[in-house]
Amino acid sequence: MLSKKTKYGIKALTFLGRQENRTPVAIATISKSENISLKFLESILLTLRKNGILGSKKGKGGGYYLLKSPSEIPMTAIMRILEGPISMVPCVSLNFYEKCADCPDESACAVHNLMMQVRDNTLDIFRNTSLADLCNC
Amino acid sequence: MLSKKTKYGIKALTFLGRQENRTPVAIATISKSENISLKFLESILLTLRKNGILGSKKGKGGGYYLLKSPSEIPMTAIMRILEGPISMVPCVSLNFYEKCADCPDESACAVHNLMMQVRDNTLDIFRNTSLADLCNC
DNA sequence: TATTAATCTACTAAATCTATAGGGTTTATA
DNA sequence: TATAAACCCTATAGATTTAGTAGATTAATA
Repeated sequence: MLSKKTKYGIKALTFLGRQENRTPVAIATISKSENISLKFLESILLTLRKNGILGSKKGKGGGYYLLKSPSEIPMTAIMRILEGPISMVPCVSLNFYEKCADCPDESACAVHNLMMQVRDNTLDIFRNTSLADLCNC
Repeated sequence: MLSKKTKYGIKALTFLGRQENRTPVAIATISKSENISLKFLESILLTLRKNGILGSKKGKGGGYYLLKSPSEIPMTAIMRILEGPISMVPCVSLNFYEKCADCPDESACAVHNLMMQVRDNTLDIFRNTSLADLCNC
């Protein structure tokens, strides 16, 4: 299941992507428009900033803004920052790989092989979707 | 991320599916062979029994066995019993649907539409995979 | 320069979920 | 009747999620 963090993060990014210009938008503005708890959203936007997706401006008239155009931000990046691994098991993860403690032979593991398929399909969708696609819904 | 419950459950089912005859297999046997905590596995097999996947026999020589042939058990059933919804958000779930509290219009929600795609793809894989496919790895 | 409107930082906390562990009961078999 | 197995109930440590609280810092503006 997708965490609220990820869901809220995507909604906030979509909100920013729909903005005409790239002037800073206050957290409170997004929070009200998308029905997201202000302080929770604050921490989400902070991690998006620390991961190079958003820029921020402090002080009066400040806020958050996209650093790139929505079409240049793939969903793979957003998902990995907010939700973590795209795979359902660490042993098939590209970016967060971990060996299973209980599994002696990966290539003989039924779960491994099945989840590999799921990962490939999901990855394909996220790679071919950018923030721009989400903004046109 | 897939819970260990689901992972262990699938491994146990695969173990049972690879058995030649359908005589009961003791929990301890599966537990040792697949490196799964005995008591945890116990509760997992119990829910699989209560959901019509497994049968059990009590007493000496007892254990668990598949109620149907592996080819008749689709991964959709197994996943829904062990992991719950296949969708990443309740608002695109077929079997566990729930409306989002924060979202006024589903068809206009970027998250909704993206996750619909992911669900369709994942569902397609699970529908076309049975336990029998996992047993031949 | 004082005020105000923002982000930023750190701490706390409730609630839920996860992955077990323990122990007692019931049932079938040898 | 002894044994081996599922069954059932309870508890729990730890992690994660989803926030809330309090204040510090920064920048624009009147």
